[in-house]
Amino acid sequence: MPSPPTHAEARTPKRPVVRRASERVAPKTSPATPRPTDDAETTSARILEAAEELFCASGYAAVSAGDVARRAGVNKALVFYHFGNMRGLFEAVLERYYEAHRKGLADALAEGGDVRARMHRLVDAYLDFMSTHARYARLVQAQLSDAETHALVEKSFTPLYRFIEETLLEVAPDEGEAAARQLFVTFSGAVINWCTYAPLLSRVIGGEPLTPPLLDERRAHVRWLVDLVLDALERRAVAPRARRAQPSRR
Amino acid sequence: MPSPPTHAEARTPKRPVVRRASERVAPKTSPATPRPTDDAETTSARILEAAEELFCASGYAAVSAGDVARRAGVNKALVFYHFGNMRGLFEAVLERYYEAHRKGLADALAEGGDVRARMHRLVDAYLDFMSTHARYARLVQAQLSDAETHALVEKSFTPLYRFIEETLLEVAPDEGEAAARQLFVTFSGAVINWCTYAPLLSRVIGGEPLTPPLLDERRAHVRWLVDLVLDALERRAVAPRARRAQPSRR
DNA sequence: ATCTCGGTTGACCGAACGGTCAACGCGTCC
DNA sequence: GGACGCGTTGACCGTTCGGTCAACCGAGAT
Repeated sequence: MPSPPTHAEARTPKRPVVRRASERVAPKTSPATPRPTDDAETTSARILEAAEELFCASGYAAVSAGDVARRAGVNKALVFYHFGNMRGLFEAVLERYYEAHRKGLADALAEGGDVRARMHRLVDAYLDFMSTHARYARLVQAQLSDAETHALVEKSFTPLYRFIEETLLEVAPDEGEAAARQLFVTFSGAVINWCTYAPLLSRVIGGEPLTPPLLDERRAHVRWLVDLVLDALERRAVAPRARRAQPSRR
Repeated sequence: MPSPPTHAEARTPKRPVVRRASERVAPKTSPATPRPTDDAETTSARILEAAEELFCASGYAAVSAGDVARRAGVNKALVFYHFGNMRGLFEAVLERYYEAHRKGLADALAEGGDVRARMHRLVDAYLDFMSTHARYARLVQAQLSDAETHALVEKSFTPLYRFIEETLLEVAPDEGEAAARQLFVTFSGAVINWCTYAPLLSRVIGGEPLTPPLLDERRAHVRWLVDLVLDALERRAVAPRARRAQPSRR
């Protein structure tokens, strides 16, 4: 029995303990070039990168281990040696993006300033991340029906929600959680959908949503929307017009 | 060669020319006979329904023909007999939803009224449809990376976009298309994401987004957002207020 | 020099895949 | 009665799937 290294216990639990995937991204000369041995990039990083591209392009269920191995230029068995099974590989890809996501937003969430400045910084950083990682966003959306993926993705959304909740409670403390959760979905959707629906949008509206002219237009729009909402919340807070909740016509 | 009915020419191209799925009543002979062989539902309808459930639950690539046949309680070969191949089955499911989508919004798009009333009616109807067809919305989002699906889905979005474009140009004619396309994504995202992200949202916020208490809250929020935006647009179009008297739009 | 051990390989497995095929039951029309 | 054609069936095809296995390799440690 050859005893697969760390995956003996990785098969039953969930975390396959991905090897160091950092260092430099490396040139990645050509796909599927038969590298002599592991130089610069470690093998698992090559697999991870190939899997990332394929998952984002076609979705989890449509990618086979053979595809990943071919793209990475390694033997198929290595995929299972390093990541246990396909699910482990998928979660490793998600985990890697989670890290990029967290880092991309860390600054925007940490710095101070007044409510407006913080919100602007957040939507800016969020739009930056999503527009440069649109394929990842699409991958997550593609897994929205899969309950097993929710726990992984929840980690990315909760801090965002907490931030918006705290920030909005500051400017409109008597609105309660309702305004926070509603605006969280509205704002995050305003950013995310522009990026995930980009290939479809380009057919409906003219131009490419993820390239400068339209991307800047989107940024300006979301900022305008944030201002609009904050103005309304402040106005409502200053003039305590208690009854405003319109109880929907139906 | 037994010559599959209409799919002989469907093998080489891509569109499998789905059989008419709308003719539930007997074709032309024996109009009053209560379906001699197949009871109640015709076989292709059973397949279509099973496929719909499975596709929505797991995504296109994760569903096999055997799964569909087993769920529908029919022989696997019938899937290919009626729909040519898996892609044809998938497109038939999409087409069926497109019909429901179109019908669900037809009234809201057709009736008149002022801009505010029309927009309120639209977002109401859109939220109604999406909240009751959240799985379909998720299925479409899951196929967002697939270029071949875009053409099918585009049909649903374009009339919606045109409606918003026309309506907004009425209240803010000097904003151009920019405002229209930006607000189209913002509003549609505000409705769609609440429904597609529901399983994930229920983990971040408390409660179920698609059941009455929170769904009504969402409806009120989107209506509030529409009002906020329309107010801002009207305010911005102060100078050329000449066009006030209900210009005949259609 | 031998042993160990993590990384690597190609061959291999059973299952499941999408799709096909010949045959059949049965109602319809000549 | 007989030919016909549609819907249906179970067996079947070649391919690919996720995953396993024994063997192998080169570098350190002894």
